[in-house]
Amino acid sequence: MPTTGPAGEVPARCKRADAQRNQQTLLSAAAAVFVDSGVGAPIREIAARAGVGLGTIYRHFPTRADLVVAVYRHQVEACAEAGPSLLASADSPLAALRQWTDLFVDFLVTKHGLANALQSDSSGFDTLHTYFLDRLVPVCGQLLDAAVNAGDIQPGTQAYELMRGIGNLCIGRDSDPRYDPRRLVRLLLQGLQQQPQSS
Amino acid sequence: MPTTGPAGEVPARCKRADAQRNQQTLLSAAAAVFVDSGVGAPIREIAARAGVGLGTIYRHFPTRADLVVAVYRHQVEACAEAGPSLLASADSPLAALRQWTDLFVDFLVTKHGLANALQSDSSGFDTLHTYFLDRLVPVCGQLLDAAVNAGDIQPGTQAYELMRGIGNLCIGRDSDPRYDPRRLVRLLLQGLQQQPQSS
DNA sequence: GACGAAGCGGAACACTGTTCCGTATGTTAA
DNA sequence: TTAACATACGGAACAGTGTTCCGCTTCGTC
Repeated sequence: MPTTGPAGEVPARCKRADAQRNQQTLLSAAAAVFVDSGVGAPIREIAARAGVGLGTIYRHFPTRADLVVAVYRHQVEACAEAGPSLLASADSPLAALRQWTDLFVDFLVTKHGLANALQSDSSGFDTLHTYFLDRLVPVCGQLLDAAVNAGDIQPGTQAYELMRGIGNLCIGRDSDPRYDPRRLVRLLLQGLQQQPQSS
Repeated sequence: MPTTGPAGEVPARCKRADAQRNQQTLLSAAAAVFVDSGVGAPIREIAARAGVGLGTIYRHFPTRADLVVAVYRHQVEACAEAGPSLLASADSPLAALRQWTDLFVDFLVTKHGLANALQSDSSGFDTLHTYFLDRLVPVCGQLLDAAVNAGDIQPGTQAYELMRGIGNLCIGRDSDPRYDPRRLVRLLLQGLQQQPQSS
């Protein structure tokens, strides 16, 4: 019964039953731990929660980043797919861009430390950085282009830069009332609308 | 000969001569290592460069953050003092704000990983976060208020939030041509000028 | 049931930051 | 000058990471 879901979603047949079971267990455990202790939680904590050894976790997910990607794959996909549909449904390309960034920001701020991990230059989080950007930059680019063509915003801003900027703005201790990433992202988008002023 | 420099700047007399010497050696070594390997370099590397033991480094600087603060104290002070003088010399409060953020951004991007460390939620970098913000937020607030009063920008943005936003935008691998923090900070400030648009 | 391969567990390694204490050194008083 | 003491030093040792490795177990198959 070879289901035909999106590539990479299916738990990979041709594997032993216990391996498939463990992979699922690990994903659930990781998701739970990420909620409790943030994305930066020790691998050992996830292994313990799942009731498996360290070797097991590393065989299924060669690095932390692979695990994080696997856990959030669905949500990233949803965000990517929301781009074109928002462009079709929203009042204007600019409105679509705004709504889409809201989606993206919501996603980032609800995962403790995910935005941090996305930019972290040390440890092997490169996979994470790469996956997010590869998947979402084209979507963002499409929205950006549409808004430029509609005359809603000034040209000259690259999707990659904008995405990383937004991601960076979402970094920080959760729930500090004095720092609301959403406000700053809104400001950034407003800056995009503005015609350059020399004053 | 009790010199009367700014508080905390003088290497603290009433200490043994070798202690004072070591403190200076450590500051130099740390500065050099930070340039080579970034602010996140292992303590042991700094100790080795300075030719001292680990105990010594920890007696002088109880935590990494204290060492970083000590190394960059002068530059932070300079940045803080530039605020009022720019306000006096620039063409407008907005221009002063722009020039001041340029100064701040330059400072951050030239120190590998400093912006990262500033926001890092783990390890004891709280001291760092606190020092930078305590020292610079009032200055930024003054510039912001002046710009609001002059009608240059819309009110409603807090200095703390803006500072952290700018700091966050400066996070990232150095010298990625696709990501220029300066462009995004400029956009953010442009957003500050913009009157809110409902479109 | 027996066999081989796939998978598992966790000890062990490498690398962090940090603490602690025996030893060495500067300073001061005799 | 030298004796005595407080101060400061060095680095071994501890605790907590991520990651690797290999002997043993379990699954799937014949």
